[in-house]
Amino acid sequence: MSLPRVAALNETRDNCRDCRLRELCLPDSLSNADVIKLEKIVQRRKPISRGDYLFQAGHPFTAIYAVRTGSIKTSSLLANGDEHITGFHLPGEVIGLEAITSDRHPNAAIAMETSSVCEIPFHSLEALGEKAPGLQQQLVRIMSRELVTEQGTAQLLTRRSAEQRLAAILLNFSERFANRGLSASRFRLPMSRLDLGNYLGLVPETMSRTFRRLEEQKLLNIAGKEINIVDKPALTELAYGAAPDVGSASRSRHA
Amino acid sequence: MSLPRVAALNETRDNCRDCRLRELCLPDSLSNADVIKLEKIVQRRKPISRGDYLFQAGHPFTAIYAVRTGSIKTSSLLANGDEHITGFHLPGEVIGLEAITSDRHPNAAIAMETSSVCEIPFHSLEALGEKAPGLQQQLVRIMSRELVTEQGTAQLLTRRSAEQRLAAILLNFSERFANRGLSASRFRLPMSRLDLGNYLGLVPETMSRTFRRLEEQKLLNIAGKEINIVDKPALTELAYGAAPDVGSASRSRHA
DNA sequence: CGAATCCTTGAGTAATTTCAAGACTGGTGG
DNA sequence: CCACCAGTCTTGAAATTACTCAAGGATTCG
Repeated sequence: MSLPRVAALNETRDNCRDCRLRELCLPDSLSNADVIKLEKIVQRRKPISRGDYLFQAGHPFTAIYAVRTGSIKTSSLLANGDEHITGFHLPGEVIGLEAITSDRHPNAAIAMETSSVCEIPFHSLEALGEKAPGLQQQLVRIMSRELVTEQGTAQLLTRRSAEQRLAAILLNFSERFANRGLSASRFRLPMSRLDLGNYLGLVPETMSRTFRRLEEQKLLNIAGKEINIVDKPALTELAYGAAPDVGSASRSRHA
Repeated sequence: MSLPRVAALNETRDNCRDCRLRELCLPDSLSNADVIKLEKIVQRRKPISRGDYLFQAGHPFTAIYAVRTGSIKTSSLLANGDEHITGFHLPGEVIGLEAITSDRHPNAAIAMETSSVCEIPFHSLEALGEKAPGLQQQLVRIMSRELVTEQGTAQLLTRRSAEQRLAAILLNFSERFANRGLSASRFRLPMSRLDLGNYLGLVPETMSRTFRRLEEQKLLNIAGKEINIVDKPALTELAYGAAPDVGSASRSRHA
């Protein structure tokens, strides 16, 4: 049921030029000539299954990855042994950029469902960048975007109630799914509530209660991992709004 | 010993080659030839006073900045009108990278004390990068480091008590001051408790009480903005909460 | 010196976590 | 095909933490 146009995400090709994700991914705004150069170093890896590691924390850094299908979570191990999920990554998004500075991956990357990725060996990318400045500049732009995203995450976690955090992340997924040709209002969350709570800084019990409250307020319908956003304006108001009074139309911040 | 080499931070020069901050800043690990090229586009701006804007949110993005002396905070305006402080920046650190992707500054940058910066026009930097790949690569490395920092911030804010957050940020400043040739144990925080609390997601009252608790536990001495870290092992233990047995940690009083 | 801002302290409140237990789910092997 | 298992999710009640509100004291800066 639900899930219109799921096929879109599978319509990737073996080259970047014709890839559905091109505009979302590294090739965005590259010249055709540069895209062709990039293609030559990109490697397709065989799909990985749910729970498999794309790379582990502490492993040597050799490549960045673009998600092609499925979804990937990244997480770091805290000193006390806990795991902290640093992000959820959908097709077109680039993973591993935080490892460039240290030559080792600070985070692990784990498939949340069967997923495939494009592997971009970093040495090759840097070498290529010397001859194709547009490529290097695009990498910088992608990283800048990533920085904005991370700052958004930090804001999400700062002095916001459980309801606000959940509302904000659901709207965030809504927008990201919409950018990928899927429905903005009905979608399936790829992660468990445990993981989502971990990311949002909330325990599972709170997640459960908060989902229920949003449903009671008629902002959402929930069926397992299937989410149906019923009242987007009100959800937006809750997530980012000032006073608890509802009503005002959409507003779009955050990425 | 107390406050060794305070002078270090003032010993910047009008070129990057001889700048004390070189290793912390954009020129780090650049070839001398590249540093000389970089110098040609770097502009020194006259010092700005406490409270002055280096740039405001929404302003067009034209340059990135390296802090030379003093300290700068960056903050973004939330939809509800609140301000959220996204970071505090010390000499050698680069500001404005999150604006590259959007051509506008998402954040404002405000001097926390009289400060001076080096301005690096971004168009010039990109143009130069086409001829000096090492420079472009260094920019990527700096941005990767920034990504790691941001992820650390997100972790700081996730499911950590007020004491843990404060302990962690104090240790963070301690390390950054030490990297700049200052004392790791005694330093002066450049920001108000209000701002620090804003960054940590805590109200001023909680900041005040938490500072006092750390002092009562004999981890710190506080005199206004002057901080003296008395028991670094215990503070570290508190901040990163290792499992009871793993590692050493001198002692742990704490109920 | 005075105004403004910042900081502190106390008491009460609201939110989320913790603890405990049971229900549901998806995948596996018999 | 079913039963079972482990992990996930839900629910309730109690405990804890940080927040709000209120007010007084301390600093800073012009």
